[in-house]
Amino acid sequence: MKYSESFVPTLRSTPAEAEIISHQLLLRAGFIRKSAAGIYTYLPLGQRVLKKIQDIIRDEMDKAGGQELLLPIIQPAELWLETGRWHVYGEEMFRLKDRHNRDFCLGPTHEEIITDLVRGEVNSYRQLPLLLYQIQNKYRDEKRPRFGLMRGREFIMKDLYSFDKDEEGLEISYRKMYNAYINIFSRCGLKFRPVEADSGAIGGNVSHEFMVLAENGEAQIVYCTECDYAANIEIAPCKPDVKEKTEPKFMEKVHTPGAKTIDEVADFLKITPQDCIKTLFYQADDQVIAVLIRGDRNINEVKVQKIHPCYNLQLASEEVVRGITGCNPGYVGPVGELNIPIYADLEVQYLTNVVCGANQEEYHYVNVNPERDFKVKGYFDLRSIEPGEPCPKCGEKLELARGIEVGQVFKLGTKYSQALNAKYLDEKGQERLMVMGCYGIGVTRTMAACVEQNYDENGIIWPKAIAPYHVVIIPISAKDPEHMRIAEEIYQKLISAGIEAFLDDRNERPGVKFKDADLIGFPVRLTIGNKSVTEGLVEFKLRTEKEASDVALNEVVEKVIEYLNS
RNA sequence: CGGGGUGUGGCUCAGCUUGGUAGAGCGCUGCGUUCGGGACGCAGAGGUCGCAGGUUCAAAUCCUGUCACCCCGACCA
Repeated sequence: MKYSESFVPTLRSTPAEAEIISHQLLLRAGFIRKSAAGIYTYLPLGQRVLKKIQDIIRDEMDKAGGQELLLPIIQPAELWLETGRWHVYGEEMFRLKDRHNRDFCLGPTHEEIITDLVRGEVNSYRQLPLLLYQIQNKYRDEKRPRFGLMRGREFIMKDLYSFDKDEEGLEISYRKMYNAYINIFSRCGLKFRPVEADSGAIGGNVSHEFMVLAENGEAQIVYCTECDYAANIEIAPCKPDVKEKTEPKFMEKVHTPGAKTIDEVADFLKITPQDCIKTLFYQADDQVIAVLIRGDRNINEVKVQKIHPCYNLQLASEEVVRGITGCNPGYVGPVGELNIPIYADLEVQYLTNVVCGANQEEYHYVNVNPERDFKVKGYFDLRSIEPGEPCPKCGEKLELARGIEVGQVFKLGTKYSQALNAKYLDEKGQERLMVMGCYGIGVTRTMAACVEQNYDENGIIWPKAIAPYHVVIIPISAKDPEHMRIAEEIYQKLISAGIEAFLDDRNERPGVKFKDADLIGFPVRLTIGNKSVTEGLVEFKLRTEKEASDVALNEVVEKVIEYLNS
C-alpha cells in the first residue's frame, strides 16, 4: 500500500475523549474512530490488525477440532425466555421489536442460539463431541462503556461452544481450548497469564481467564512466585490468620465521637485495625445481610455472593442501614438483635477482645468476643487475598498484578442443555443431557490490550504477528527521483516476497514521515536517502530498537525476511 | 443507575463572569522558500457556538428544558 493512496487519518493531538493509552493511540494512529459511546468504526489499519488476530484464532480453533459457523446477531426472545435469561440479563440487553411487535434482542452472547441449533440437529452420541465457533459481533448495552475498545457496547468476540457426552469429554474439550488459548495469545505476541476465575453469571463451576498483563488493567490477579498458581483475586482462597485467644474481658460501651471509619476508631482508641471488626451491610436483591470482617481486610463480594446466592449484591444505602440499626453506618456492629443474616469471615472467629460498632450514634463496644457477644450464621472465606500471603497451592509468597481479561473458558456442564432440553441417545439407548463448555476471546479488546502492553512515547509498537503491515519504506525526499526509484524498487521486491509493505510516498518532510511511522508502529522501517543513491545502503530500523543499521540494497529483502521469521 | 465534568470549523482550545453579531494553534487548499525527527512566508476555504424554547432592541454569553459525550463508583469479553 502506498501512503498517498491509503486512508490512514493520523492525528497530531490527542482527542480529549480518550483517557487510556490504547484508546489515544488507536485514534491518533488512524486505526479506529468513534461512532457512538462504546461503538467504533475500524479503519483499514484497525481492520487489518483485527483480521490478523482472527486468522490466528481461526488457525488454532481449527487445529483443536473447532468448526466455524456464523450465528445470527438478531435473536428471538423465545429462546431467552426458555432459559430465563430474557429477564436475568436486564438492561444490559439491546432489545428490539419487529413490525409484528415480536420481541428480539441483539445477541450479547450465543449459548441459547447454538444450543437450540444443536438440540435440533444432534441426537446421537455418534455425533459428539462437537466444537462449534464463530467470530461475531456481540452487543451489550453496558451501563458505562469506557476506555475505547476495552469496554464497548458493540465488540467482536470469538466464541466456541463444546458439546460432549459426559464430564470426561468436557474435560478433554476444555483442555484443548485452554491450550489453544495459550497458543493464540503467545502467537499474538502478548505477555499474559491464565488464571483461575469465577464463572459469574454465565454459570458453570470451573473457569479460567486469560489476562494480558498491563499496569492499568481492570482486573487484579495474584500469582505465586514459586509454582504455577495464578488466580483472579475474586476467587483466590484465603487462609485465615489464626491468632491465639486471650482471656476474654468484660465488654464495655465507650464513647467514640466522630470515629466512623475503622482507621478513625483504631486511632481514637489507640489500637490497630486488626483489633476491630468491620461490619458492612449489603443489599442482596430484596434482602439485607451483614458481613463481618477483620478491620484491616477487604470484603470480596464475589465470595459473599457464593455463600449467599443472589442476582445483585451491593452495599446497602445509609437509609437502609439506619432503618435496621438506628444509627450511622460508621457505628454499626453485630452485637444485639439485628434480625438479618450475619456472615463472618473465617478470621473473625479468632478475634478476642476487639472493637465493633454499638449500633448507637458515637459509640463502640470494646472487648467484644465472637460467639460470647454475638452469633453469626457461619464463618466463611469472605475476604480478598493480599500480596505476600501464602500460595494456596505451595505455600510460597503470592504477588499481585493487574491484567486485562482477553479470554475466558468455562465448563458449563448441563446448565443450558437442561434449560433447552438438548439431549442425545447414548450407546445404551439412554437419553442424556449434553455437557457443554464455552470459550470466548474478546478480539477487539485483544487489539487494545496489545497496545496497552506495547507502546512508547512515540506511538504503538506492534508485535510482528499482528502488525497491520510488516514494513514501512520511507524515501527521504519524494521529489528526489532516485530516492523514489529505489524506494519503489524495494517496495516491489518486498511485495513479491510476500511481505506486507507500506510505502510512504507522500511529499512530506522526513520528520513528518518518521513521526507517523512511529505512531502507527510498523515493526520495520527502511529509510532511503542519499546514502542509498551514492553507496547503495538502506537504513534498517526496528520499531523496538533505538539504533538503526545500514544494509546493502540487494540484501534488504533477505534481512527483512530474516527478522520477520526470527 | 448515582456522583462530577464538557459541548464553539476536521483536532486541541480561548471567548461566557460583565450580552453588542466569533477567535488562536494544528490540520486543509494554492503559490513560493525549505527538506534526515511533526518547517516558514503570503493568500485562501471552512463554524445556524449540541438542540429546543424563553428573556432582551440585541444571546456563544443570561434562564428553562433536552440530547450527546467524557471521568469516578457498582456489572462484564
